[in-house]
Amino acid sequence: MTIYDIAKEAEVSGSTVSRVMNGKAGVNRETREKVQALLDKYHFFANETARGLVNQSPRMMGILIADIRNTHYSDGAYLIAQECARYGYCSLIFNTGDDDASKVEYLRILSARRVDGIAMIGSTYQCDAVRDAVSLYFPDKPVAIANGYLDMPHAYGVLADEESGIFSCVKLLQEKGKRRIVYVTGTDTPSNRNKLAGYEKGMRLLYGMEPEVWQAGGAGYQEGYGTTRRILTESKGVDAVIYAVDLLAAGGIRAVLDSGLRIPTDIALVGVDNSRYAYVTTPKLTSLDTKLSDLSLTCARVLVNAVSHEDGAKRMVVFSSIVERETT
Amino acid sequence: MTIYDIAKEAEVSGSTVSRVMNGKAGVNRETREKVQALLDKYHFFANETARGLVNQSPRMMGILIADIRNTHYSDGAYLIAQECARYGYCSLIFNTGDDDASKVEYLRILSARRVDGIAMIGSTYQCDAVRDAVSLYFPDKPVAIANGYLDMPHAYGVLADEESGIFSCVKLLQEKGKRRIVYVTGTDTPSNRNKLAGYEKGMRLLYGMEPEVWQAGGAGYQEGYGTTRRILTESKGVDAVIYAVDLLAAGGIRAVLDSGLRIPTDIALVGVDNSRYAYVTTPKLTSLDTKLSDLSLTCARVLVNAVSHEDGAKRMVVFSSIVERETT
DNA sequence: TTGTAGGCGTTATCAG
DNA sequence: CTGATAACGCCTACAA
Repeated sequence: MTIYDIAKEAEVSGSTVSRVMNGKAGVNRETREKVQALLDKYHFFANETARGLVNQSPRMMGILIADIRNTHYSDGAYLIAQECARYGYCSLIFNTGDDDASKVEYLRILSARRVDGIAMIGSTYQCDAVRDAVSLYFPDKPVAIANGYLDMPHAYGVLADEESGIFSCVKLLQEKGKRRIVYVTGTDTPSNRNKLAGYEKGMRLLYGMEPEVWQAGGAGYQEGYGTTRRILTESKGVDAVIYAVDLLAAGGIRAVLDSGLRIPTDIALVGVDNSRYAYVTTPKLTSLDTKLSDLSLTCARVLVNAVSHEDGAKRMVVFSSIVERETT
Repeated sequence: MTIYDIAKEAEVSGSTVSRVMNGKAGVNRETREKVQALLDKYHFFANETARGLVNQSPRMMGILIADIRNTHYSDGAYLIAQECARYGYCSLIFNTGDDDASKVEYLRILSARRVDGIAMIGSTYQCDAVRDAVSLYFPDKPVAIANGYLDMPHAYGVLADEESGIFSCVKLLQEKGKRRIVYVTGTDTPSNRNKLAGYEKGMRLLYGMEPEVWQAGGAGYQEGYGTTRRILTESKGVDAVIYAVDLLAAGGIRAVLDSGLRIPTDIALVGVDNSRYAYVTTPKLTSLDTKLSDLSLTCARVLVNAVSHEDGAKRMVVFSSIVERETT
């Protein structure tokens, strides 16, 4: 069914139906009611594909995310999609993984769909491959990144102050009387490099010690468990561990427990993200809340504004805070 | 840029460019190469909105999900989106929540976009409101439900055998020597009613006892914690608890621990879904794996098949299995 | 207030 | 093998 079927039955032209559907003025009261009655009768709604074509805008945003199964990211995707929906935009969500080739490929697909704007969630999108693909496929459409930044005229970045956030974690542990803090890294992303920098700075400035960094070789529970067991046996005098993400820390908690040590007396643990894992573990995990929710929401607003040509700050930061629970 | 810009520069017609882009036969080798060179030069890809219009198919699926932040669902959404992507379909993912009005509204939006098919994740979509909306907005497009079923000619359901799954949980606990099992429900969905039925059947058939059901009034950690504390103080002789979902059980674990009881000696706990929460808790949670991954994957395949008019079974079930960990 | 005509960017049909 | 031409369904000048 099309507007013309409605038009025929209402004995008016297609333009009139279109006008009624879009609530435009200049339609006779009776005509409008007659048309509206038919619209209601058939539950007819205009074909958005056709509207997208003529309006040169599909009213659709693209959301790029490494993996929606990761709660940390799905929270962001949820908020951005909800916020965009409030303004009448649908969201095309793509799981790109971390490899450059597929990030670029999905940007291409989004450009073929001529989406109105793009949101990318995670610092993994702050890289040259994405930068190049954006300037190639989206030379002038707005692009917003949650926890990342690209220096382009139409790109907006909302960042977490991870470096100073982790620095405060080191400080907290120092105040708790901890003497030797070790750091466990996750995957290699700009975000994780910032966290690492915060830790290193903390060790040098606060402790005057050389940092001790362990590569987990992943960001899951198992990696956290395995790495922590290694730390416990191979490294002497460790009484605190900071993990790049909560799930690593969750594995760490179990490793410490299995070693018969007490938390936080013998060893204190800190995670990052303040995710749902943080309160499910026993003991509950102290975690740095990097405020991804605020980040995502801001990101969505910036994006929607940019799409409607209202300018805003190109780069902003959201401050993180430590949520203390039972592991410190 | 459009195909005509390419056509002009290549000194051919738009049709020829279209033919080259779609890899159709019947184009002179040299012409094809000339056009392809330009396509590459400008990184040009056809406007999918226009293609969608003329092809009467946007090559897009709609995915309805209550809340993508729930890992249980996001796993499903991920798998379905990936599988559809393999066949060239984008996915429009909507978080509908549990209320009927917004489920209907999102179905309307999807119908306005004329999506090729719909996947719904969760038994919450097995209800009259959705049934009516589907027959109204999608009288002939394929609809697949992961863990639900609607009796319509173009609807496909992939179900979990939750009832017998929970029944086996009761059996397992009986074999472990437990004498009094209590059940904690979650929200009111067809799926949760099936689980409850399995528990009730188990108690009557296996124990010859009346079931004892506690309403958690939610499906989160806090509700699990609170309800379990109440059970522990108000109900006598309970030595096993089955929870409708893992997160409730996670709260339950902590409640039992806080009461100074031992798991599983004094009290055994079982969750459902075998989610990531199940192995993050201490002790790790025994959980009924309802195979949502298999369910979703099957769902996606069924959907893609149906879209390409290849018929398949209308209703199938995936069998669940218990993953034993440390709480039984 | 209403209708006609043209165009949005493709694809498909049909001549040549 | 190639090019007009007419859809696809809608919106918007412009004209009446």
